[in-house]
Amino acid sequence: MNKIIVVCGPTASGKTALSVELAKIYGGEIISADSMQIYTDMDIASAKATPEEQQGIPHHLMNFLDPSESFSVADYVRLCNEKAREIISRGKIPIVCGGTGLYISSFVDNIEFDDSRQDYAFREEMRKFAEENGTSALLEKLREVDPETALSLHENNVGRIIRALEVYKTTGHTISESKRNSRNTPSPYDFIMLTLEFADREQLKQRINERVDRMLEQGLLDEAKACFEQKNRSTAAQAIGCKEFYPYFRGEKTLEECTEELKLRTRQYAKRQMTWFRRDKRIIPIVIEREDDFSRIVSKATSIIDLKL
RNA sequence: GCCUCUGUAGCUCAGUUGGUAGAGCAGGGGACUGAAAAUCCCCGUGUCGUUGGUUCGAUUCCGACCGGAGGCA
Repeated sequence: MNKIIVVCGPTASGKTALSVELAKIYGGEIISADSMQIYTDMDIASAKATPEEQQGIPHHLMNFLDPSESFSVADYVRLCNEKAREIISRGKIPIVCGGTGLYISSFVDNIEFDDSRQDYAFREEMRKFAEENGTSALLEKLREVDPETALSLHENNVGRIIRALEVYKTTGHTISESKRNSRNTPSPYDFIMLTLEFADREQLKQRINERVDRMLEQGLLDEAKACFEQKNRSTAAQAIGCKEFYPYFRGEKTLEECTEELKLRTRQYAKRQMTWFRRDKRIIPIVIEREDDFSRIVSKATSIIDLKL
């Protein structure tokens, strides 16, 4: 079975450098697993590997979509499969590297998505319904068609409730059925999954703060300004590193306040990522100690990979 | 120097007609199948500034002291 290496971990943990190093060692090419790096802008905010950082290693699924376009996990899994096949046919090993847990697990589990559509008018209608009748009435609506999913969702999670209703409306079957049918075919690949973990959480916090400061020096503000002025951003509008500066552009907050907010939001995001990766027992943690330098981290990773290759 | 206000969770502040206290934010944990850098759930003991007094009992009332803010000089 063909092997695929996966490098995940929270933001600012050093995934990019590690994956490039591994690609050099094992003859790999990198597939980004990042919901923001797919876009053609936000180079700094999404921390795309610069040409120097890429060191000649090909990077895929990065920088190919206009920020006005929306994107979804289903799109990602399809494209990722294409890229993996292509890389393997070249005799190289795919290295999936990124922090978007949903994208990674959906690819690894070879999730088959159903034929549901996105119905924005319906979403809007449901949102209005929830506003007028309350979120518990909305959840009740779902309970009538899909009690199983209704049970697993909290009434405040309006977005998920609406999606479940949308699936039912556009396909006639429930999202719980879709979920059951989504795992019929296991992935044709053998995955070696690694996650970067910090023995000392404070160290990650420091790395995040330093990186935000560095981004600012590299011109993050200009990038954010461009996002601010482009109104038709879709999925891209959620990116951390742009929206946090909007209050500053509107004159509502100081630059310092917005920078602090950005650091905070990044930390909270990192925490959510850690929760995601911790849950998946197939992912082997590489625990970074305070005194570990880059070569030490690389050797921790290769010693795990060598056992599995 | 005098007067007034103020000192409660890491931060901003509620509150207890005297029976040792609770919100928001931060922080921690968790969920996650087509917007996922999103969305959502769960978790609150802290010498109630210090020290005397009154009281069965004080964080709450009274005094002094020590911080902080303002006013008058």
